[in-house]
Amino acid sequence: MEAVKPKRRTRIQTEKREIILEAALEVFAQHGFRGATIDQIAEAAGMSKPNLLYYFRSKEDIHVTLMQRLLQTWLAPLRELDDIDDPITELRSYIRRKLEMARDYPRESRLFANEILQGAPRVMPMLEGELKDLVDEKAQIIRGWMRDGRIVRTDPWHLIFAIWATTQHYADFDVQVRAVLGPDRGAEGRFEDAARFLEQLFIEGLKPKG
Amino acid sequence: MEAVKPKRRTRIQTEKREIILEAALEVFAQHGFRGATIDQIAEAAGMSKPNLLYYFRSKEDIHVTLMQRLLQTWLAPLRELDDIDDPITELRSYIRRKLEMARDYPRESRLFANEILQGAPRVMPMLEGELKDLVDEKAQIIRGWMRDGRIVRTDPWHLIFAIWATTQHYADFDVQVRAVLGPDRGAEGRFEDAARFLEQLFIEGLKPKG
DNA sequence: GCAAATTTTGACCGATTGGACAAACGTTAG
DNA sequence: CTAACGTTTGTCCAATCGGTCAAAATTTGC
Repeated sequence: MEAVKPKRRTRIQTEKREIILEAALEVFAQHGFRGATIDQIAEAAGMSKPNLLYYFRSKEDIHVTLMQRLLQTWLAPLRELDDIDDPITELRSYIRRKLEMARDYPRESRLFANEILQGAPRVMPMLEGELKDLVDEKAQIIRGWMRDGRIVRTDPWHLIFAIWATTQHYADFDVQVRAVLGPDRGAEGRFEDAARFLEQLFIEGLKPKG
Repeated sequence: MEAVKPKRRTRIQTEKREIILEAALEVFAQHGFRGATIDQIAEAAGMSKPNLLYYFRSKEDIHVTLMQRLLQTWLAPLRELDDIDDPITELRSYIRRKLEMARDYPRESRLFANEILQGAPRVMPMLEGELKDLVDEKAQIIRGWMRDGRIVRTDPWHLIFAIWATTQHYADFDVQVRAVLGPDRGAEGRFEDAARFLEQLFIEGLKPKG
């Protein structure tokens, strides 16, 4: 294992890199990697293009840095799923955490969705490595619950996919959800309704019969 | 209501436009609107760029034409949902049709996802009009079933969102699904498993108690 | 306070982009 | 056969793209 370069950073470097990443998140999430331009990111970050390129060597460099951080944030809720509480409580709070992430970090969700849609050209190794390992591990826990009859038997992997799909839908397809539901109910109301619905769908459906 | 221009088309025009749309679907679905270039589409369609621009005035023109068709295909499964068969049968076949579309038309699904992710700049009116009207109509049918106690009470709109999200997930996030499940099971197996899982999740969960 | 190091900028570059255009090439009806 | 119309192509263009560079401005260490 090679040690990563020391990368000593001045105070200004640390701050400006942060500002750039925040701006890039906004722009990448809205336009995708190819659709975003360095000029847009620079403007959103309040600096000139050459100035931005002083802090990141290239557009790709920004994107890679962003995706690395993002994946850690993204996997956090699933990492917390363990065998401590009872299955229903564990799954309920996993779904809630995931939905809260979709509500509070929609740009991160869209950035990730964009990357996967394009075929994950920059994160495929992480999907096949870190992500797969984590999902397999958690699927085994869920499978254990099923074997013990504590929740109904079903496919744990597809259960996880379904939780991802339904929760992230509220971030990725937000404009569609808003268009269909109309302006009657604000963002808070939508998420309350979604939380109630998803809890019923997954939790009631998973409780063991009788 | 203005009548649309006659648009007389020769045999060659009809054929070539079809070839271009097929090629554009492939390219747009993989790279998004901004990421796709006219040259790429022209090459995929087996013709020169100026030749392509003889059949479509601009890149946007191609995209708009594609999205209009797409939306009709996309809404078809939901249109078929009606009050003829019993609720469980109706919903089961809606879910199956939707999942089959994700399997058989993944490019269309990704193209649509791309458009929504970018904020639906080109189809927003259709979402707020045609789509909303259709969903509202079908939600009323589902609500009727709930009132009659034929399926459990829940939010019909969010139920429809959940069906969209879970089925389209297998098209839009295909590379992630494949990365996590590994190569053990081929595409057919994955979709069989998904179909079984989704049926259990939605149908068992919706059957009236007792 | 000053020299060294860091940060910022304007000007610039080659490549790619969407699109225009006129000339050349095909096709077809009379 | 040929004139009219439909199709195809090579060439070109202005705009935009990611990125470079040297010089100017600023901050920092002493």
